[in-house]
Amino acid sequence: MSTEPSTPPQVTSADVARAAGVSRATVSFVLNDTPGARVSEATRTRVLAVAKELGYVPHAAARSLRAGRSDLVVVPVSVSAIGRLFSEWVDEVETALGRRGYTVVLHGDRTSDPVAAAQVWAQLRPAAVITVNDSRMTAEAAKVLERAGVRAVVAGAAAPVEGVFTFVGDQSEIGAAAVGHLVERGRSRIGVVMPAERGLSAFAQPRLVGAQRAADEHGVTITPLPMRYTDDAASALALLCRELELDGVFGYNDEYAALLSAAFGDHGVAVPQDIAVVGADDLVLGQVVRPRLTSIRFHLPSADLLAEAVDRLVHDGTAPDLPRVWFEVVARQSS
Amino acid sequence: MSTEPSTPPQVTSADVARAAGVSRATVSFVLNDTPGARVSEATRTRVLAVAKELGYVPHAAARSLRAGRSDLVVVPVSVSAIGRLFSEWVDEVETALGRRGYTVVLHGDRTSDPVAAAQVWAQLRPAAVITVNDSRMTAEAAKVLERAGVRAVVAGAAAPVEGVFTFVGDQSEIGAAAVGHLVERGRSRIGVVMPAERGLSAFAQPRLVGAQRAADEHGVTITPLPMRYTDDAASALALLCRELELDGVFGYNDEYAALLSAAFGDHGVAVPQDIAVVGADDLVLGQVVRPRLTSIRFHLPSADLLAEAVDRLVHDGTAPDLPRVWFEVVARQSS
DNA sequence: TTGAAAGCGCTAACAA
DNA sequence: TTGTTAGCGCTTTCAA
Repeated sequence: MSTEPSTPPQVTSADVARAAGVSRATVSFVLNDTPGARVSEATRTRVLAVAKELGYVPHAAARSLRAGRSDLVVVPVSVSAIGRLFSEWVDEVETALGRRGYTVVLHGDRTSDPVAAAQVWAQLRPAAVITVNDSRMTAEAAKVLERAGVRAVVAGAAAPVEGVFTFVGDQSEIGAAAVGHLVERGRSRIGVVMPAERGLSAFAQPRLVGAQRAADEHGVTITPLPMRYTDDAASALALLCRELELDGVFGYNDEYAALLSAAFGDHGVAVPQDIAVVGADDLVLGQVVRPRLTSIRFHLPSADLLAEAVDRLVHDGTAPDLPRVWFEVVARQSS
Repeated sequence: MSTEPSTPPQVTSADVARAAGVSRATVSFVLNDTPGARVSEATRTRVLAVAKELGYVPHAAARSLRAGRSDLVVVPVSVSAIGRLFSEWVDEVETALGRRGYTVVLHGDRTSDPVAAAQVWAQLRPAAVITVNDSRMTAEAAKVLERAGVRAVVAGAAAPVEGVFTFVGDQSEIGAAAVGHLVERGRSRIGVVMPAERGLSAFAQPRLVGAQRAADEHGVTITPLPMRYTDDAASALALLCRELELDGVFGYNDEYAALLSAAFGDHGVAVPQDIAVVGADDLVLGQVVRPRLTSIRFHLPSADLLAEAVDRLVHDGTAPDLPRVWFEVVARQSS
């Protein structure tokens, strides 16, 4: 004998129809406010009342299976791996799409292979998929999604991807901007922090590439500095920087930069005199620490603009380009 | 004429069956590794090959509609409103449930009414819903979910909720612990920061309640201090604290506490001599700032334990209790 | 070892 | 103005 607990009886639209003494079609018309459906006011109120009384909640899967369209938007993102700046933006995107009738869900993004990841998202048959990590969306992954009926395949990426509505923002420009700024401040032996934490290399790698590019241009040297996000790791790295006689460091982002900067202070290395420190993401944290942190701020397309684009893609299959992500050095005390 | 773009032809299991020269049933058997299904090795490999060649991806909604069960787990959480500690835990829970075959999605939690929110989650007909914010899950909301066939209704809350598998953790204990600690340090005029940011009051309110409770016990005074998470707001609040002659402040969490602590420094108010500061969540940030921040650390049930409980609830309808969330004062330099 | 067929909850023609 | 009905893509029983 099976020990499976019996599923409690679920309320379906048929139950509502029966209780209200109408057909299921009528229930559907009322509940969806189907345009061009002529239902008498009396019937409408009765159906609504019965649905409420029975605690009826529509079955999204059944609905979209039949209707052939879905209001689901999948945003693959690892919640702990994005900074405050990104997470606030994601929140706003969620709100903006919600206003347009979409159901946004975030889906942890830890499959390393883009195609395998796309297959997982495709199973949900969403109307749209929006990736924000660079190189998560490849042309091949997009094809998988398209074949699964995903109308809007949207990605933030360093360069346009075939078959993908891309909003371009090149993370390597962050590294380049940071190094450019350090050079301006007269620094020539520059370290670049590489976070050891899972999921962050997707952001860190291009930043390093950009830093290297700028360094080559200006004839200065770059030293990659692996670091975990702990007090001890920062302390050890601070000593290493002194040993290597670095005079500037790009800290990957504000969190890592602040941690490292504090460690410099503990070891009597003066910031910015002995070594200049630059972060990125322009978090409030940068203004919490002393010296206040120089940072690279970036400007993403507005959430509303993005939501509008998604909506257009879903309905018309096309949308006007989104503005390019741009970066700006916010100079403070640490450099 | 409609301008709706035609949906591209989707690959279904019927296509795979046709191309492989077998029935849809056989395809289903192969793809699901149905126990007790006897499919010849030759057929199996052929079906697998064809599925791969056609880029077939199963339709999760259709599957769960027919099967009557879902592998979806909905975790309602506003991604920007949770601290690093919580988001890492959520990440781990996601991984642990993923290992057990569940598909976890995070769903932004901005509907204020618990029942209305539950109705939205119920539409997805998930196997489980896990809330982490106190008082997001009421008995009534749980009933909505149960009626929708949700097998595991799990919530972190200050007290057990009827019909809900609750793991108990009372946020008010954080406020109480902070105030208790400040009293120990000889403080009697205590401020409690109340973050003005959207979505945070769910956490802040109980912390204030606990602070008040402890204050009453010890015969000290509490002053609620509304504050936005900006440099300017912190600066203004620091001045206000001096004016009110407060000698201790509980900063809601480490982020707010650190920001305020830095503002004290700017205005020549010595921490902890003039005013002691206590944060919460024990973020790395607390060790980034100087003086290092005293904090309240909390210990959530392990992600794996929670995942196991969810799995048991889904299958057996019951699971052993989870350990209570507990809190601990981590004394550092700021108090 | 495989195929035929019923039906999960819902929408949308089409009929009445 | 409302009801009947045919599926959407899939799983699973039963029969072959």
